[in-house]
Amino acid sequence: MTVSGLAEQTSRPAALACPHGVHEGHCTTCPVRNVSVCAALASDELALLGSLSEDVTFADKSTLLMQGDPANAVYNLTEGMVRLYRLMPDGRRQIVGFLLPGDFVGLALSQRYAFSADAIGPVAACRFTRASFASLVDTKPHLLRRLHEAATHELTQAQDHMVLLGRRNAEEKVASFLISLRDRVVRLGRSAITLNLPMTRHDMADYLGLTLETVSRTISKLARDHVILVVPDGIRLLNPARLEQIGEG
Amino acid sequence: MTVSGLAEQTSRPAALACPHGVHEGHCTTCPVRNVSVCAALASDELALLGSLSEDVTFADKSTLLMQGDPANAVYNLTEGMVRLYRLMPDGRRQIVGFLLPGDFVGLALSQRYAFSADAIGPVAACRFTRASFASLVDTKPHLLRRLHEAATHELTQAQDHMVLLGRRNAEEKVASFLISLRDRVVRLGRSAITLNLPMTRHDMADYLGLTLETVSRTISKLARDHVILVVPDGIRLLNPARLEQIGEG
DNA sequence: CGTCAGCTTGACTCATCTCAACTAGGGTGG
DNA sequence: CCACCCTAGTTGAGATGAGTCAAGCTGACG
Repeated sequence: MTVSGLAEQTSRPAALACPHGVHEGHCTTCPVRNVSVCAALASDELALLGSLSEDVTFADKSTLLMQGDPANAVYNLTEGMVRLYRLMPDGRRQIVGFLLPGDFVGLALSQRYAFSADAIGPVAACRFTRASFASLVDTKPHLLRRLHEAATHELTQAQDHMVLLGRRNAEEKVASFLISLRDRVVRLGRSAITLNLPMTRHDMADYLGLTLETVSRTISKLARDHVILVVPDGIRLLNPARLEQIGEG
Repeated sequence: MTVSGLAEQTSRPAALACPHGVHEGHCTTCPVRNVSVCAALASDELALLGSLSEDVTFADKSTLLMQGDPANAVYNLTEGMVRLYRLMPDGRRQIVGFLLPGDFVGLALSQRYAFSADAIGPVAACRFTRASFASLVDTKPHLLRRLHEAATHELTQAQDHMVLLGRRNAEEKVASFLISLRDRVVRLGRSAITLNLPMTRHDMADYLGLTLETVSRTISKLARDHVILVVPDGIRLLNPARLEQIGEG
């Protein structure tokens, strides 16, 4: 547990990692500029942010960070998907969240990471050292406020997920997972009818507190009922209203 | 859902609600002075805090606040225990946390409460209006930082609880619930061997994602195995090490 | 073309839930 | 003071949703 996953990251010139401009200005042209914590900042502050951050990429299945490691960096995801999870000593895994572009990792500002994170497919992110990000936060009170808003929003989501894990059955779990993933994707301005699912059934199972077989069977049942259609690497929502209904309000 | 639980609260003179001094100075003599968010503040600031807050009490089973209601107040619990929970439309309940003295309710600073809260036994708390607390936070950056720390700590606890709900069996759930409650009580400087359990089996079940019968059976089994001893209104920890072992690391 | 990871499906098991009966303690009103 | 009721808890017997184990399918990739 002492080897940091950071070793696996590929740090590279901005021209390669970020297709949106030269390094110094990358924040102003960031694809997640308006959905992220950074939206709190004015454009002169963004230039400062750009000078403090670095664009990095991660290969499929590579580790961004590991639970228990010193929290040396914080990340803002710009492309791809990341799973956050905890492992029990005997290997049981609970995925506590999937990150989408715009999501922030490490906003705890704490000494050590509380979970592990790795890439599902290729990932691009914006990286800050903890020290530089912490000192930035010290000088920008509205950034701290934004961070706190993000944290409380996550807390609300965490409570939603506790309801799901503790009180919903398999079909409700899968349905509300699909609906809430769709809602997040829509908020990013992407397609609402065909949902990309880059994670495995096993990942979904470890997120929903099920086994992969139960996830598979439940998806098959929803498809049999014409609520969804299984397509390569994802599903199509044939009857989103029904799916919402199954997932409860 | 529109009637605020605040109607049930008993607001009273500080001399009655707070045994520790006159109203103006109640924060400096507060029993949770050092375990709470308020520990971030200097003594002159505490005087200000005292002038903004009000001591209130709640009767057993009374409601402090309800999910969806406008978040008009924030509370700092000073005595007793509170359950936080969400209800599903069909009445299923998930308790997302139990509050102990020193715990803060409503640190989201958001428009509406994300959960309901009610008293388990008699409760005393320190009440701020949302507006006055928000403006206080605006003028005290280290209070915001403290709030953010508290929020991220809660987030970590929430993730722990997701592991429990998603990946632990009944015996592990009950064992780790008892251990973590003991740890919190110890941090408040109270007894470690006899644990008071003012909540019902039903409450425990709704916290652990079980039924009350399963909780009862599991407690009976732990008692049969001489790991705990059931006493009126609580349990005695006969073999805490074994209990920790069952609850996993 | 063989291998392998991911997915699906079937048959069976079992942990937890459901339904139900019974006990204990506390409060209340006749 | 006792009879009654009500809430909380315990325990048993049986039902069931999800887990386990196992087989087979598919597509990607070397």
